[in-house]
This record gives sequence, structure tokens and C-alpha cells, in this order.
Amino acid sequence: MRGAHPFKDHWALPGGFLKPNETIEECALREITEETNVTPVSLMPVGVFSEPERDPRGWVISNAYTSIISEESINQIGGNDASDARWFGIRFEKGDSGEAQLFLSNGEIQLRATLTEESTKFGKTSFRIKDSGTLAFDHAKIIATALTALRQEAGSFATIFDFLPEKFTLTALQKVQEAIMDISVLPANFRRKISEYVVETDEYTQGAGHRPAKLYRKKL
Amino acid sequence: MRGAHPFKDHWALPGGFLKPNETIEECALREITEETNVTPVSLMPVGVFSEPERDPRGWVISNAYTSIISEESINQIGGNDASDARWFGIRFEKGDSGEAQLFLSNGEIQLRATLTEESTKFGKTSFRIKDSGTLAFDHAKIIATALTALRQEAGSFATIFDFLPEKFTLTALQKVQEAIMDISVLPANFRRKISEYVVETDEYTQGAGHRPAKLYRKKL
DNA sequence: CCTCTTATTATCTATGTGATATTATCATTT
DNA sequence: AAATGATAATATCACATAGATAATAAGAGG
Repeated sequence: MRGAHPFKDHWALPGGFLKPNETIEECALREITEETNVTPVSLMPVGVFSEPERDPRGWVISNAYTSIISEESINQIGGNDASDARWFGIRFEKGDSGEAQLFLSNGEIQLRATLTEESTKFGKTSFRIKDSGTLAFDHAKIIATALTALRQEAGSFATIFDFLPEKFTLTALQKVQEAIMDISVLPANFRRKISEYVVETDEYTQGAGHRPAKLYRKKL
Repeated sequence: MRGAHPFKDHWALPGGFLKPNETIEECALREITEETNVTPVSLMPVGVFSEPERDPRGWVISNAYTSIISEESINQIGGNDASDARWFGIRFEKGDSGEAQLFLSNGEIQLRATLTEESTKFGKTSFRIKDSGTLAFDHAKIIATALTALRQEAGSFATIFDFLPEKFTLTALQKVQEAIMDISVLPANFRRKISEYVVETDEYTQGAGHRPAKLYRKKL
């Protein structure tokens, strides 16, 4: 939630300005840590937003990133000076006639934005904001673009590993894909297809009240 | 070929600085047109290069794009004030131990660079330059990254259309994929798989000394 | 009308995928 | 110590998709 103009009392994505001697990705990682108290395993680039009029204060070029984090780290949020950060559930409905609705919600807050689908190039769909509600700047557009890109990416087995730590169970990997793509797959088939991308370690999970799961590593 | 320091007499990718009131993609399209006399159908984003020390004159952040252009437009190059631009054939060999060799060549000039593969995240491989030869700045790294990303993307049928005009023959589409991925596929199988992504028009190619080919359009 | 060339379709076979059933291994309960 | 419940992991069937080869179609040019 922004405390100052422009877009006072509007919700905004975490972010900030580049400091000397850091790369853009380092900056994004620093900002997300400062503002949410969560440090993701890795960041996936979404795109550059450079329309001159996107910030009324002046010309600001934003590079957007997304990430998947573990369920546990969700609760870390707001632990530090990140008290003003919130998690939102996300629903994105692409209707007919190229119009799309973005809904963000949690226990207290409901946000809504309307966008139109502009074009799809190289797997990335771009949107134009029709009504951004109480979302600051063009952040509704960034969220829609990021979500679309994320689902696109996760369709390929080659990328879902990057959302998990080095060693993982195949079930965890499957859940990452299911969560992102909003699908459910049969474990037997998932394992068969994923097997060429992973190598097994000799470690197992422990003490879970059921058969322990072997830990795997990304191949290569 | 650069005429001024830094990297005088080194070869560099076409590029330039953002002007007021243009987006980064518009800038890239303007620069490529100015410097090569070729205007691509569309640009595919490769990534951001923001290491503080990549330009000795100061901190410069570059956004890289690639494109595929038609064979005819190759000959337009240098027609205008783009006299210092050249086409290069590209060969990229990933050896063992994560070391990769980049070769650029045309009739007169041979360029070579050595890189090490650093990591692969979200389908994009990042490289570190060991020896950039007579390539300016970190452009060897950008080329290697772009080529890797391009091949990654072209593996999906969903994206290869963006390299062609609105109406195209299936053979042309096939050649795009073959060129990028450096593979050859059987026409019968390619047609079967691509069919769900295209719709046929009622137009045909003409006067080619053989059966005319139906023109297709990207579906949706 | 024959030939050359590329476009397009048909079909055989091998390989991969979705679905279901079965077995394995732990912690906990009885 | 045996039964139970939970998740992990494997086996296998029917079916769909992909690779390969062959056949057919439709132009231009001699």
C-alpha cells in the first residue's frame, strides 16, 4: 500500500530503484527481501515496462520478475519492516472479445482490474489497462503479463526446477507444476515424463508417517 | 565496426541509446533500422545486461533483442548510411566442461570468442566471457545468450510465426524452425503438427515452376 | 505431352501418454 | 506385534501421437 502520491492508498508491487554497483536482478532480489522479508530461490524475468507515461513523476523503466516460494516462507512476510506487505490470491479470467479480468484478494482486501489482450508474441501476451482499480501505476498490466508468462514457462518441464531448492522430491516438483498451470496430473505419468530431467540422490525425506520420498536433483 | 574508443576497431552489435518518448522496443527497432537498413517484423526479447562494469565509460544497461528476417532483406543491408554493417554466419559449439566457442564469419572477417556456461534458469543459459576476441563490450555474451534463447523458443511451435509476415506457406514456416534449431524435419510430420496452430486462407503462391503452395495464417 | 519440382495427403510402425491397478515403506494405532 | 492409514513408486493396458516412407497433385517449361 502506497503512503505517498502518486497513487496514494493504491496497492503496488514491491520494487525500488537500482543502486550503484548492482545488477537489475540483484536489485530485484534486494527489494523483494526488504519489502516482504522473503528471499526467493530465484527470479524469473517477465519483461521490461518502459512506456514514457507509466509514471507521472517522470520516465521510469521497470524490469519485472516473478518467483515461486515455499509455503513456509509465506508466513515470514511482514516480520521486519515489511509490515505493509500483503499476500493476495490471484484470479485471472480471460473472457471473450479479448477482455480480461484480474482479481486480487485476501481476507480483508479485494482488488480488481480490467485489461484488454493486445497481442501475443514469442509466448508472451501483452495487455493494455482499461481500469486498474486501486492498483498503482501499470502494475495490473505487469501482473497479468507475469502470470501469463509464468504459466507459459511452467508448461515446459525444463524450467519448473528453478522454483525449488537443489534437492527436491518428485511430488514437490509435481505440485509446483500443478500450482502454476492450474491443472492436476497423475503421479505415475508425471514421474515417467520428468525422469529424463532429473537424477536421483541417495537421500530420502524422513519421519512423515508414510513411505519416505527419494530426493532428486536436476540433471546436468 | 566501432570507429571510436572504447573498443575501437572491434565489432559490435547494432544498438544505441533510448530517446525521449520511446519504449525500449521502439528504440531497438529504430536502431536496427538506422544501422542496418533492415526493419524486422518483430523483435524477441533476450534479456537485460546490467553489470556495472560492462561499459568502461560508465554504467550502461542494455536490453537485447533478436529477430529473424527474410532472405531478401539481407541484401538491403548497407544500402543507406549503414555502410559499416555486416552479416556474419554464426557457429556456436558447446564443448565439455562448460566451455563454449562462438565463431562469427563472413567472406572477409573471422571473429572468435570463448565463453563459459554459467547457469541455466528458466530456459535461459547465462554465460561468462573468457576471451571476447575483437568483439566489443560483452557482446559475445549477449550473442551467446540470444542464440541459446532463440533455439529454446523456436522449439515451441507457438512462437515461430512471429518471424514471418501475416500470410505464409507451411514450407516457409518449416524452414524458419529448421534454420533456428539447426535440425531438419520431414514435411509430412511438420504439417501434421503445425496444423492445429494455423488456418488456411484461399490464397496461393504463384509462378514458381511447381505446384503452388497454399498461404496460411496463424490461428486465433 | 513429358519432365522437373515442390506441395500435399495416406499409411505403416514405433514410441509415448493417460488411466488404472499393484506393491512398497514409513508412522501411528490397537 | 499386527493392523491401519498415508504417501511413494512401479507395472501394465488401451489409445494417441510422432517418425518414416510412399503415393498423389499441380504448377512451369521444354
